[in-house]
Amino acid sequence: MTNKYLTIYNTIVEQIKSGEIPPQTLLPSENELSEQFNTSRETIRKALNVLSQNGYIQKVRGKGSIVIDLSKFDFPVSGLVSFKELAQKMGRKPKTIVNEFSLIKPETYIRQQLHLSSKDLVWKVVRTREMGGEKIILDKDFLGKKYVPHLTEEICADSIYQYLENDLNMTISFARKEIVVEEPTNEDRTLLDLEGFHNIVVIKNYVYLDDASLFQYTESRHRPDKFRFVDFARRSR
Amino acid sequence: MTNKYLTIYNTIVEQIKSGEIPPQTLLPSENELSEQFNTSRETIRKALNVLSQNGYIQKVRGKGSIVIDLSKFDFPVSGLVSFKELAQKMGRKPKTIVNEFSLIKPETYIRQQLHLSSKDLVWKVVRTREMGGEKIILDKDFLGKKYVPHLTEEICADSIYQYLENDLNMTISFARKEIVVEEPTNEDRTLLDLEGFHNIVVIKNYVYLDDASLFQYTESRHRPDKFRFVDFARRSR
DNA sequence: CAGTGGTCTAGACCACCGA
DNA sequence: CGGTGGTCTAGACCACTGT
Repeated sequence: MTNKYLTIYNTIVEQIKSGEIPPQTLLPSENELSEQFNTSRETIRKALNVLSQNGYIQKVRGKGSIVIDLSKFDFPVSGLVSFKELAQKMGRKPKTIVNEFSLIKPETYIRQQLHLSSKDLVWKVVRTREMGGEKIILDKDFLGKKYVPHLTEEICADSIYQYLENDLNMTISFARKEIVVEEPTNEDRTLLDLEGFHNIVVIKNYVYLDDASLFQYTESRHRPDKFRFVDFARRSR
Repeated sequence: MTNKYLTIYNTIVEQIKSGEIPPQTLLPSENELSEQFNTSRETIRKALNVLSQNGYIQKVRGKGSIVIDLSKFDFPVSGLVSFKELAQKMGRKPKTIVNEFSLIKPETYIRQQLHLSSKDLVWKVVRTREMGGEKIILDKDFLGKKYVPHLTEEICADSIYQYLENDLNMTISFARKEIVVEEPTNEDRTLLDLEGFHNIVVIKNYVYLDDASLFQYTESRHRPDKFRFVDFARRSR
């Protein structure tokens, strides 16, 4: 048995996606819904808040909850989408090449990013992502050894995250992303198919565990023509 | 008199920012806080949820709420930041030049983006943003006339949003942003100081009113060296 | 005015964590 | 085991919307 408010959320999502509740119409009022689902109004409100956060509805005081038209978007409505994730959704598995795999004494920049002491060692993993025969993304990962004692090249060729979550039972809880555009380095030019491109899109990722400790710093360097990022933002008030 | 849970949120934010509650420490428990603030636990929980959403704390079941170390970030922790907004925070007002201001029959692309019929007219506004003597950002706005009956060049030179919110009493409620990198058009080259840059960062903005109607489409075209985007993402589960 | 969503309460039970 | 956060309840009052 799962959450009550999440099951309510899911059934309403289905009703919206199936067209049972058309866009631009009002949802039943919170009081009606609490009767329909045989629950309290605060529980309904939790479900509606999740719907609102995920861009399905817009709540208006004194009027009701309006269903937003999602069908107009060819790309995902909310959240964080890179080309890699998108390609995976489209069923095309990116090929991964491990260019570098080592345990190093981190340079100052990385050490600062990961808040480490000068004695801590760090796994450095550099991987190329290939898609449709072209090397498009360069991923550089730095993981503190004190969080991940063991790591192999085979794991990196597969999926580091899968290993951490399934085998080590670690829980990634949140991340801070920074997107900037830089000029390509020599490394970028060597490892990627950059042809005539003069810029590279860099996503800097600071990944935290669920005890709020920063354990990984990642740079994902994308060829600009294959990059897309979608965000859904509610107004601050 | 404002909200109780928001005032609690604000006082805790101050305590975190001032260092009164250091990073990596636990907040008082929800029961303690409800006594301290003389309120119910659910109200405290609302305040803590906002803190969590904004990246100040991380809640862990069975343990407590951990304060996240923000001081390591030289840029804003959460939310959507373009160079323009950032420069404004730093007290430097960008100079605005209105290059084009007209009421047009929209081309197909714009009409589709705004979900308009072929009879609807649209305000088209093209503006250059100058900072430190350089033309860095090109903003192209398209607003449905049925939402904004009157508009002048003077308003555009100042701030469209201010006019909409203060004078017309409209409420912008949410937006969907898409970030892509493109090659500069001739218009970009003419109106911006692009020097040797071969790419341009385009933020496509779909802006909604609080009745969930799409009323504005905006393209903000940034010179890549002056662009930065920061995002704070919680894991979906 | 009646109906809507926004806030707040006091209490209950549960799942999880650490000692 | 006691303490933590996660969920849920039934009821109350308020601010806002439309008619």
